[in-house]
Amino acid sequence: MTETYDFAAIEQKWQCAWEEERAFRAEIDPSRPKYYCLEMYPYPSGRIHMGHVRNYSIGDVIARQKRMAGANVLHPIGWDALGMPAENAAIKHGTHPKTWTLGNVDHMRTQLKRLGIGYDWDREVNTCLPDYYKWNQWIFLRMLERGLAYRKESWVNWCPQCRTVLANEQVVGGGCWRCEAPVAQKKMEQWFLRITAYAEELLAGHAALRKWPEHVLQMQKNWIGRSTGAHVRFGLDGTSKEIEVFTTRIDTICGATFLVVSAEHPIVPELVAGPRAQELGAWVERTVAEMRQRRDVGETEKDGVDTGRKAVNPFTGERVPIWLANYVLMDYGTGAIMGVPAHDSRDFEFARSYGIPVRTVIAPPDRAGERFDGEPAEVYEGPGVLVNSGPFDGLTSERAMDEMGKHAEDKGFGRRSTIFRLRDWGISRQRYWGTPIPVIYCRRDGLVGVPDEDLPVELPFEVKLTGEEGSPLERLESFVRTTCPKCGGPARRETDTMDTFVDSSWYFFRYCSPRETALPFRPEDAKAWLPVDLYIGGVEHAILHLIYSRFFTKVLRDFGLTDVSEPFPHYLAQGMVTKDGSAMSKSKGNIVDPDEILARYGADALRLFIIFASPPDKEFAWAEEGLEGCYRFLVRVRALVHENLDVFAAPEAAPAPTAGGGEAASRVVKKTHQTIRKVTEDIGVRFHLNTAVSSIMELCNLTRKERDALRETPAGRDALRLALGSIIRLLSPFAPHLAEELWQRTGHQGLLMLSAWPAHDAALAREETATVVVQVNGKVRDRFEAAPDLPEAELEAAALALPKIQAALGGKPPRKVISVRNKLVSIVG
RNA sequence: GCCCGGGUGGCGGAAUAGGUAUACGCACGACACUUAAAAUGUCGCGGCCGCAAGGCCUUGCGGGUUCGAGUCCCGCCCCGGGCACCA
Repeated sequence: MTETYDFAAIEQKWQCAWEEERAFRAEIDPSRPKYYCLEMYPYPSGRIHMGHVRNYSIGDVIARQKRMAGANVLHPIGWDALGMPAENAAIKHGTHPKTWTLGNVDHMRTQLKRLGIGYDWDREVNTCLPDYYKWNQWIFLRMLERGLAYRKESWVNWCPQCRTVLANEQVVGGGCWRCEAPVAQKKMEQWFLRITAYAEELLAGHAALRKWPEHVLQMQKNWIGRSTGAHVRFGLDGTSKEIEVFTTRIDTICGATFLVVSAEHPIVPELVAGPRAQELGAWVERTVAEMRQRRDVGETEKDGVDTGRKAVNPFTGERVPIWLANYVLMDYGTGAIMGVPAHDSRDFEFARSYGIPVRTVIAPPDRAGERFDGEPAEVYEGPGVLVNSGPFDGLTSERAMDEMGKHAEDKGFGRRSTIFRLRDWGISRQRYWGTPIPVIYCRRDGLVGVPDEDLPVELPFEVKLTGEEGSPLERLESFVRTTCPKCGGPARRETDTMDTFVDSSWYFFRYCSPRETALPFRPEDAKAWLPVDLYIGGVEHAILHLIYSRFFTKVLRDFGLTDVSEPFPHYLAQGMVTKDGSAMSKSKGNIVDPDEILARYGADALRLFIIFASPPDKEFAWAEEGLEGCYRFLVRVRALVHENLDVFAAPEAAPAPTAGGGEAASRVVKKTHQTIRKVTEDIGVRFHLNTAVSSIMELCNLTRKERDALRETPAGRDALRLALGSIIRLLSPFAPHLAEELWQRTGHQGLLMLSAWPAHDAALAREETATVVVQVNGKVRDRFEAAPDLPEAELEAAALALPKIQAALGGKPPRKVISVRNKLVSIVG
């Protein structure tokens, strides 16, 4: 068994001391630079897991270091407390969601405190309390006034057995995640937020997000999915009607040999009317059902029917058949496409299976000038030069897109346009444990927003949650029945609640003014703290939460509440915590409970280990032995300080050690200053927390090795004091409790966490010699010590004089020599 | 299929601007202390050859650029993630 120390007593002692002094409280102070360090707030599921420990340890290291380095740090925490798990727990165990949630919050708060994470608890926010969700409602109403919130009928996933709406994530393999019944599609009135109004800006804003991981920006970019192209209207032959298509390749339009209309397109009834109505209608009915089923499943075999109707290509006047098919989506573009089989692989596949003609209209650049009369053997999707396109022949694809777009505009049958894949955000949930949407329906006045003075619309506590019915609020007459704010007549409340992503889209503003009662937050507080300087959290939120938050910030800016457009200029995507090759999860049974580790090794060792074992943005594989090593390291540091407490008896004013105190002393002084420099940079600039810990370990190793020699001279004892004092301070963001204890034991007054971060002295950190490597023909043959910054010519001379180098050259003169100061001499023989 | 990451000892990982590959930690081995074990300490620890000095090889694979490549370029392989009929 490893030697031990009473970490439990030490940790408790300092957690109390910090709390008593409210040492983590943040107040606006214009005299210091602010630093807003934020970790994604947790869902209060019951217990802290290792992912939380990692997330909050990373944030705490940075927040503590910034604070010691002189920043005015805001480091808050709260609870993402609304949502399905509480409701499911209620159904399962019969506890009220509120009771369950608040109990979990209490427990998890205690756990976070036991980890020594330094939060400003005065700013704690809990989204399930009316003083928070009131402002969800307020923001919603402002959006409603501006047309950013609206209601429309849309398809939702519906579990017929549970009789409730399911989010897309709750549909597993086409079935309900709870009862496995096949999920149906149902058309319902739903509330939407008009995020698409900000699509362009959300994309353009990426330019300001230089400190985001590239792959996260890429994911968001794909999600937003901007496409430029053109809308073009084809005539419906024999009528005055038109079918509009969207295309990104208007340059290929003369190769359109058919048109495809989505089975869900509103024009379908007209297209199928006629002698074949029964046959076509049956196909449509079956296909629509299938398309809804596989909405989240992916690609399936292409299937279609020829309607017998024709469309007129406005560019050529050509009449082409109109098909219905299962591969054209209704909710992207116009729900109809032109089929250009020669230059689109999906159209090609479709045309091949139905014998539709394929006509080349783009010559690949390497085949310019050839004739393209017959059917091509394969599809060509790249750009090229137009052929078989009448007056547009000879244009490059790029020019043709422009000119044909203009042509369509001039003739009035189309326009150049940009569309997005991003959809408006459906926020309606037919659930209890969420923010009630503050809207009233009156027979006379229609849809009426709840007046601000009536906010919050509180969630009623008394409610039956059985899981068997639809929306629990809908069945609660006392909630539903109300009066119209306009006419005073009888009216009904909206019973949908909001998606919980609404709560998390602006909570970082609320931390700035957590008890504000007139607005969601005070603009001057937001001005003082935002943007968030560093946002840390799991990459699983790369798309939804991080886009919604960016959207909300822009909306709040347009409300005039903030002048910030991007809430998180720096996002650190934390890697997963895994064990035995997969993410820790209940179903895998590979969970390590932080409480258990805390009891055996203490918070400092756990924090140190989780930081040390891998860089923050990479996956972290749990391995108990490594934890043991970090614990031993702490024990060694403590022992080293305790054995040398006498060197701290020197007056505080003792001269700072300089070079010239003997071999050991100058080595240790130099290493100390180098370590301070490296740790400061690793935490504050590079965010490589694991290497910061390594370098502290190195300093500790050297100090231990030299301690006997150091103790023998006054200069040595000064060096020892410097090294130990620095180790304590450098360690304090990582292992704050032990560091505080040692700080006190070495005779310091006040809290270490509020004292100054050490500064390095560049002159003392400087190496007196540089190791110069000598390569011959690319291979290292020898090395020597040289004075720093020795000029290249002298390095060259010294290198060539080395016996091993002489031998390697075999007496012949070098053909070429390259020297780099302080680094190497490279000789070509 | 498309778009991102990533591949370095037995393991987690380091190498910040193309310049000493394998820092730090774990595991392992030898030794010291011990009646013994644990703990602790000291030393060793990429592979191959060699008594040694030393030599050769080594960052997924194959090429290339360069005095010099883990790092840059081209082509593959494997692993992880995201999107997935987006016209």
